[in-house]
Amino acid sequence: MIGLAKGLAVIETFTAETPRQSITEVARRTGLDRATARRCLLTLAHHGYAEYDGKYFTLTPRVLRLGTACLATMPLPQLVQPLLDALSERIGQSSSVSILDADEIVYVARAAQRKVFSIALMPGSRLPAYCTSMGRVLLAALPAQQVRERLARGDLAPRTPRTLTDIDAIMLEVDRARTQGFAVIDQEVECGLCSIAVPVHNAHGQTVAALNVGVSAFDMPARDLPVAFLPALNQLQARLAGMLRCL
Amino acid sequence: MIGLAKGLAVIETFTAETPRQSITEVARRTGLDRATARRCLLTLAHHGYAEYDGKYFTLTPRVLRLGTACLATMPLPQLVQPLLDALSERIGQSSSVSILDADEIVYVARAAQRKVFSIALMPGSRLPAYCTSMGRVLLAALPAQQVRERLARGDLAPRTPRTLTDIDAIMLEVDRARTQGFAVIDQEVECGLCSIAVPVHNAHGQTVAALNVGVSAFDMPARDLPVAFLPALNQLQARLAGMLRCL
DNA sequence: GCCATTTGTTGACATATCGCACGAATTGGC
DNA sequence: GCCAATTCGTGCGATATGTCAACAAATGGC
Repeated sequence: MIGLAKGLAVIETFTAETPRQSITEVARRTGLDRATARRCLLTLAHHGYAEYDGKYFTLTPRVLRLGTACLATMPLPQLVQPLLDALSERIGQSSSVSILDADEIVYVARAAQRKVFSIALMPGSRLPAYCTSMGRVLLAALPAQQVRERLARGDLAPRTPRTLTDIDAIMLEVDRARTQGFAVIDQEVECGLCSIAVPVHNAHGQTVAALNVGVSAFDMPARDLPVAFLPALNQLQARLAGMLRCL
Repeated sequence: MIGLAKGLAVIETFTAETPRQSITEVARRTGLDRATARRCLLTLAHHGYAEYDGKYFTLTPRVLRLGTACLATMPLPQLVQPLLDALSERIGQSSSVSILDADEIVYVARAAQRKVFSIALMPGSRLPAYCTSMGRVLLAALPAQQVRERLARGDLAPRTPRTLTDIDAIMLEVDRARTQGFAVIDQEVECGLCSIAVPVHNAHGQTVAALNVGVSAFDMPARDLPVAFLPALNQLQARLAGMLRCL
């Protein structure tokens, strides 16, 4: 079933920077032969996943079905959304739940209170794990060796002047998250944004997700986050652990 | 490239009702041979799109990449989100933007003010077109014959006691949306929810999306929606038309 | 306007896939 | 614990696909 893998690779070459691609572009990006890329694209178009104007291909909303099928598959979003809403309203700040995929975190639920992020975060959105509070908490659940591998795979481009880019420095923070049971980020992913995250465990004690609160750095310095929000986060963490028993 | 199409069909069989499926289940749903379904699933697992515990397959968050690649592809969400936020705050109600995919509308942006929906709507969420205000506005942009075809394809199961299920009755409402320039829904998609939608045009005058406001039926009867919200909707509609000139 | 370069398309051959059928393993009922 | 009924895994032949190369068309520089 080699065709399937190639087709998926073709779909993944369409990004915000390259929404419209020619056959040759896709071939270059995937490493496929031009003829093969062409067949992939024509198949996608024939089945309604892409459109072709004779020169460029574009993905259609139909592709969203593939992803949302997966989101709908997860019981986590529906379970946590109301709890997240309540938490967010009580503390007056945005909170989110995410899971780990390779070297990225994927938002599965979010309750936005204010717009501190310049980018719009929503379920399905991705951020690199190495510079986010939820990412560090999720990485902390893995064996150290695997964390290094994942970090080495993704690029550690600094997103702000404060972003840690040295693998050893990040490993230290991940270790700290493991021993402390939470992680704090001070404007590493975006200037003016601090956040604190805790892991969410299932019945077996495995970390399956992370839960965080993000605040504006102007409202509160990063060092004050634990005293301000850890109690609320731990409370929700415990409730979620109870609910995830059935999974 | 028939393998690609089959693989995509396999992915789409995973829904909220069937998050974990065996080989035979997938084969039944797709109409594929068990051996073929097995190869598809193993390929998906091998490339990180699925997981296999020896008995059941589950999709992984990696699949979300396929969909979000498409969402990121569209400039529309980023363009409209801030405008939607402003509108929503000004009128104190939830507003959304969606596009048409076959017989469904797909949310691409949303600014939630209150929780009137029992289901969580977010970018990527889908609702049937025939019983939503945005759906009727989007259908109104198509030739009548094509509308009938799309309606006939999807099932017109009533979602509330007030849902229109007769094709001719729905066609009448679609026609009305076309001549009026807007559509109003009175608790057809969910009890207690009314909404009003207008089309969003690009530079060529083509309808590319729909914009709506949803309110609780207890706050305001459906017949009052036009006077209350049409001015604000039309204003945003005009601004969007101007912004979409570059597309 | 011409030539060099890149891109899109088509045909042929080697190869991997599909669907079928069969045996092994699992499940479920009694 | 046994038997019936599914379900799972796997060869095999026919078929369709991927790759490669050559050709046609388009692009772009000068």
